[in-house]
Amino acid sequence: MAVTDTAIEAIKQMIVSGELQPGDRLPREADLAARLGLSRNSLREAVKALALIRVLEVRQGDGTYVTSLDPALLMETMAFVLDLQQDASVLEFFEVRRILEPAAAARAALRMPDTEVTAMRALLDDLGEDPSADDQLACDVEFHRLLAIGSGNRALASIIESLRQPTYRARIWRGLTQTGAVHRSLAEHRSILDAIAAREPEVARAWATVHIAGVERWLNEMVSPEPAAAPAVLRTASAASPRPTIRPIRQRL
Amino acid sequence: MAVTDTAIEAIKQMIVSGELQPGDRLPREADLAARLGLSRNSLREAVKALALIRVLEVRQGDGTYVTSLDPALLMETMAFVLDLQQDASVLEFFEVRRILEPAAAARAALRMPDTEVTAMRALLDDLGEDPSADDQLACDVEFHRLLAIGSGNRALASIIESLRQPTYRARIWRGLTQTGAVHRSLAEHRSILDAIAAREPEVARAWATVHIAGVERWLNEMVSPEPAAAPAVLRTASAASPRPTIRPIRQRL
DNA sequence: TGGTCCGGATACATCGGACCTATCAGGGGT
DNA sequence: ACCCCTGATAGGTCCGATGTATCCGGACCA
Repeated sequence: MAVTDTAIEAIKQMIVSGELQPGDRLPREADLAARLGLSRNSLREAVKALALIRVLEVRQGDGTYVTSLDPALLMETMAFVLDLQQDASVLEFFEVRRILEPAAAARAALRMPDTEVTAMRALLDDLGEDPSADDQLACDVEFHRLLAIGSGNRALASIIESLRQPTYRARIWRGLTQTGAVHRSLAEHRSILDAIAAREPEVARAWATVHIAGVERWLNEMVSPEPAAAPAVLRTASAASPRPTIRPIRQRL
Repeated sequence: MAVTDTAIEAIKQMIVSGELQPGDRLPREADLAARLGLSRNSLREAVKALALIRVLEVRQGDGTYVTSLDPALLMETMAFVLDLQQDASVLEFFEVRRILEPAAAARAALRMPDTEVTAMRALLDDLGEDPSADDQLACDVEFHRLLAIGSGNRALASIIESLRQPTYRARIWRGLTQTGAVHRSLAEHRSILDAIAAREPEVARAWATVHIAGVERWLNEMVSPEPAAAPAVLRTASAASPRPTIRPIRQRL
């Protein structure tokens, strides 16, 4: 393995092993380079790479720190990747969301504490009658975030959060072009929450599916604007089906 | 913005604008550094960062290339990030797998080409009567890989692949301690494949759920070895709910 | 003719050191 | 008690040199 890659792995292990905790400061570049047995230049390449994916944060004149490692931070990496994705692949991300979010909603119906349910209700109520586009978006993001966390599964929550990032832009788009969608989306949020409050996992799952599928359908029509012969949910399948030979997943590191 | 960050953004824009297409080769480091007006060292930091997230691929003695930018490739970054999620226990990862793999199996029943089904059948048949532990494991990994790809959704497939990494060790464990599990696992693989061949998505989904839940149940008993009062699928929910108890099994490799 | 081997050209890999710049902690003046 | 200046410190950038993997074309041989 290359020296720089070794350094990346070494720093990663220092974090995983607990030697470096979130917020901790790394040894200065010169010292860490000496400890790892490589030059400062090579170490800097490793640090830069880890900084790009928000694992490290460098502050000139101060030092290099481990970030909070919060999923919200790490998912920013996905935003970077988003810019490089074609429209067609966005549909694939959406389909995964259509799998995960209903599952999260169903679990939230079983596991979310009553206090959290109340908090989510307040979130929706606070939005008022005629919210601005920004408020609407902020509320939507927060609603889905709380819903994901409410599943009681942090891994599930952070994956959903990561996937929301790539579809973020599409949602903004949607809010601007489809005015009616604003109210419908809000109503669907309430329906999901009602089902959770009633501890009805299957109802929550169904409403979540409807909610995601609505956005997905709209996006689908944007990408391939021919008249729909089949429901959007099915058309996604056929769109992904021909599937130009999957490239082998390359070696990591 | 720092010089290196400028370089990252510049390269990204070269890709977004189409100047650099997937598979294209970048100018040599010295030339690109001159063109961007920075030193080779700084450029190398930028290239290293983009290589870590699988946007670029560097080949010593050859050159630096833009990757396929395939969603599956880009999502590998998630596996890296997932390793750093120390709070999430293995059980939580397993639960996500229990959501995704059945969904992938159901989609494979609808979308996987007959030729692929045949290939998977051959994979299982080639294993013979009394396979070694290594062969068993290799077959298991490959089966799930093909199943995920068979879903026709590259993003879904790569997320499943990412999730398998953290649970890899657990599977080895299982193979060594539970001899009976080997044959049962193989039989379940056949059942899943039969359902796909019959184009029965719900049956495929059910068998995949059973398959994952089996491993999950075993793992669950390893962690909290009290006698089971409820089915494993339900106990997982309650076990994950209080949620601090389980010591996360960190570290891959 | 076809295949093999070898060396030069090329491009990335790594290093050590020099110098610039941002930040922070103290000391001293008001 | 407050503000400003300054030195120590840590990252930011650059240069030049050398190591190493890869590719390619020509010499060589069956």
